[in-house]
Amino acid sequence: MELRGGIRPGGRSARVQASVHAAVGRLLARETRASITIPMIAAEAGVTPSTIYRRWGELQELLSDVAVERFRADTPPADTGSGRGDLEAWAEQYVEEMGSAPGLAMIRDIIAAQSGSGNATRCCTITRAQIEEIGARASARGERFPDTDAVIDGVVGPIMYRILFWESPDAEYGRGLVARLYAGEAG
Amino acid sequence: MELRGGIRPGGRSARVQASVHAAVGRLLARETRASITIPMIAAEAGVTPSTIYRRWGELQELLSDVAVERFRADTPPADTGSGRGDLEAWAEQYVEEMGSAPGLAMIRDIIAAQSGSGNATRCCTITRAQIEEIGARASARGERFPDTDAVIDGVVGPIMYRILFWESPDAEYGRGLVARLYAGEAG
DNA sequence: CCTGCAAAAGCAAATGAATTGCTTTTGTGG
DNA sequence: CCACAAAAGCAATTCATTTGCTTTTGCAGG
Repeated sequence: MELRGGIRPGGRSARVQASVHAAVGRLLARETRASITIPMIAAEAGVTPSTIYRRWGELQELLSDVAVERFRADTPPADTGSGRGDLEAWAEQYVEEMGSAPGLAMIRDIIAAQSGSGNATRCCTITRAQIEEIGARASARGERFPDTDAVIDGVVGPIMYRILFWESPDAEYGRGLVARLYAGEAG
Repeated sequence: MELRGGIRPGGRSARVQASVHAAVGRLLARETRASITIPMIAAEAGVTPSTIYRRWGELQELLSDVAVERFRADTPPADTGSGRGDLEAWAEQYVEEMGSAPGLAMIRDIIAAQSGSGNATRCCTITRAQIEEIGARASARGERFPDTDAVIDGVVGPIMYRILFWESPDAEYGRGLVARLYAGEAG
C-alpha cells in the first residue's frame, strides 16, 4: 500500500477504501478472525475481489490498515488534575484496551503485516502524541513531566512486551510502571 | 499444534517434524518469506502437503514454530566478570540479533501465529532463563543483581517495543537501558 | 459543457493452494 | 508375531489468488 498518500478525498478510491474498511469492521464483529477471506470482504463491501487484491495485495495488509484505524480511534487522555495522575489513568486504559482480546488481535494484525507498511510506526506516533498531550498539560501547570522517550521506555514498552510475550497485565501493573518512572526521574 | 508434547523422540512424527523444520530453514535462506507456500515446503521436505496441513493447520503456525527454535539457538550469555557487564553485553547482543532483518522477521512470525500456540511465551521464558543465568552468576560473586522482572521491564520490553513499533535501536541504546535500570535499583 | 486520458474497478478464465474422505504405512504394546 | 491406533500418503474437490482484457470514473484542457 504505497498509494495511501495519493488518494483524493471524495474520489472513487476513497469510497472503495471506506466501504472495504467498513466491511472488514462488520465482518470482524460477526466472524472468526481466521474465517475471514478476501472474497468474503469483497462481497460484504460490494466490490470485486480483484480490486482488493490489487490495492492491498494480501489480507494481512488490509487487516493491518483497518487495525491502525481502530488504534487511532481512542479517546483523548483524561485530565485528572496532575501529569502523574493523567499518566496513570492513561496507562491503565492502555493496558486494558491493548491487553483485551480484541486489542491483542488488533496489535497482532498490525505487526504481522509483511510489508510492514509503516502501520506499527503509525501506532507509536499516535501513542507518542497522546503522551505529549499529557506532558503539555503538565508543563502548562508548571509541573515537571518525563520525556516522551522515557515514558515510552518506562511504561509503553514494558506493557506491550507483557501483552505480546507473556500475559496481559492488570491496571495495577501500569500504575507500578508509572511509579517507578517517577521514582527514577526524581533521583 | 497441541500435539507437540506428545511426540516421542525418534518416532515417525519426530522425523517428519525435523525434516519439515529443516526444509523451512533451507527455504527461508533461499526464497522470499512471502513466496514460501506449504506445497513448496512439503516438496522440499519430501512429505505430502496434507501432512503439513494436518499437523500445523496453516503456514503461519509452522513458521512460528521454526522461529522459536531459532530464537532458542542463541549462545549462552558471555561472562564479562560482573553482572552489570554481562547484562550490558547481553542487551547489546539482544538488540543486534532481534533488531536485524532476519531477527525481526522471526519475531513477526512468532507473534503473527493466530492460535498463539504459546510460542511468544516460550520466547519470554527463554529470555528470562538467560537473564537468570546472568543473575545467578552475579549472586555467586556476591553482587546485587536486579530482579528478573525488573530486567524484563527495564531492558527487554523497551528494546522489543522499539524494534517492533519504531526502528531497530543500536547497541548504545541497550547499554543506556541497563544504566538506567542500575540507577533506579540503587536509589 | 464536451472530450480525451489515465487511473481504478469489473469481469472471467486459468492457476494453484487448502481441504477432506479414504487407503496405506508405521511403530508400539500386548 | 500380531493387532491396533496414530500418522502419512493419495487424489479428487473446493475455493482463494492471479491476470489479461474491458469498462467505468473523474479530472483537465479545450
